[in-house]
Amino acid sequence: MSASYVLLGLLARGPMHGYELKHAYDQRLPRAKPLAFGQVYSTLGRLERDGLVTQAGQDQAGGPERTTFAITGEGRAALEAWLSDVEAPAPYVTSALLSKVVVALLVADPARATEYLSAQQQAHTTRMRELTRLKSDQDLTVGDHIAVDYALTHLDADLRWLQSALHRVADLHREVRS
Amino acid sequence: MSASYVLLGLLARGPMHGYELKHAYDQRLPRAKPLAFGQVYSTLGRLERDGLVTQAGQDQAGGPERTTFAITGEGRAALEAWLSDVEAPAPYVTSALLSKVVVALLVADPARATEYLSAQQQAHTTRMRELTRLKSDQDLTVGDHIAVDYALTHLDADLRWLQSALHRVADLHREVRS
DNA sequence: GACCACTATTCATCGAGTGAATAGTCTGCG
DNA sequence: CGCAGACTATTCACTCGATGAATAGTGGTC
Repeated sequence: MSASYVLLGLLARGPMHGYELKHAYDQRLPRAKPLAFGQVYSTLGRLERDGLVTQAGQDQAGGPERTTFAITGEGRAALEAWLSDVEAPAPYVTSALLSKVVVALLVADPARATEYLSAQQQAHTTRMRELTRLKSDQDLTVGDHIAVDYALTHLDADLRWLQSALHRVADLHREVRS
Repeated sequence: MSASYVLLGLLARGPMHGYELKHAYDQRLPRAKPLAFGQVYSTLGRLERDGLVTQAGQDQAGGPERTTFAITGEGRAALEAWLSDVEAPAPYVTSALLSKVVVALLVADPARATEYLSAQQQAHTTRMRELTRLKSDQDLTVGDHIAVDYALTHLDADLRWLQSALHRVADLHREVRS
């Protein structure tokens, strides 16, 4: 995943220990999939094993012992490579929406698939309204704003796809049942 | 993941053994993330453990021994529940594109982020052209068609987001560097 | 009869992700 | 004063998802 690169990126701004790192992550990527503390430490372990970060001292100043980690030269190189890499655009399509429609047609009938698609349209529309309302909030950070925009454009894409899928339910049913 | 429900859905049409199941999966969800044989068997193991499928006989007719699995009543109920469940629309935003822009701004400068965004736009545009060309193929199944549509609408969403992100690079940089 | 392709499954291993456990410090409140 | 509760910081056990290689038998073909 890209989570390890994000941690690496955060460490590139200066050494930190796990707990700090987790908060920095939450702050820089609000609305991202929540990252558990446990995951931070296991990821740090892998990064250390791979030589991308090193322990930069044990601290024990008031509070539990904590280990500060710093990025290494190799780590900076890996980060740089990741930043230069373009993400492969849609090499394959994994969507719960798509799977569900196909399965609905496999085990039930077109009516069932249509029912699901409509319910999902409804849920999407509601969510879009929520997020649109949220966008007009004054106290939204730029990070929030850009994340919400991402969600909105993709919800809109889903909706357009759901609509076109509705039109194809009958065709797909015929194919799936052959 | 939804892969286990898809397998369950395929078994709902009749008992099968792992190898058959894997091919049925490939056929019904072309363009989905490839599912390795190993995964099919481990998933079947979990489904069996949870009582959603049962072994329905060992067969040894020419070739290696194979175990046929059948869906149970409990399995049908679980499948039904999954089909009735609407997917939570965009509860959070995890996108490599978004992460990369944020990290680029953290460790480098706006120029670097802009460079990345442009390169990604380029790659997306190329991929969209490929997929659009593919859509005009005659020998495309309905399943393929609907999957390609999904990819296309989402590539378009990415492109619109990339454009808006380009406009916000300066703002985001200021925020991230505070 | 050596080789290759195909059927069918298992295994070892790793990374991702979750929740609970542990343990120390600091703050406030009665 | 003493103790509850919140916060800092990390570890652990465990499950799921995913990958690649290993194993083993069968059928066809040159």
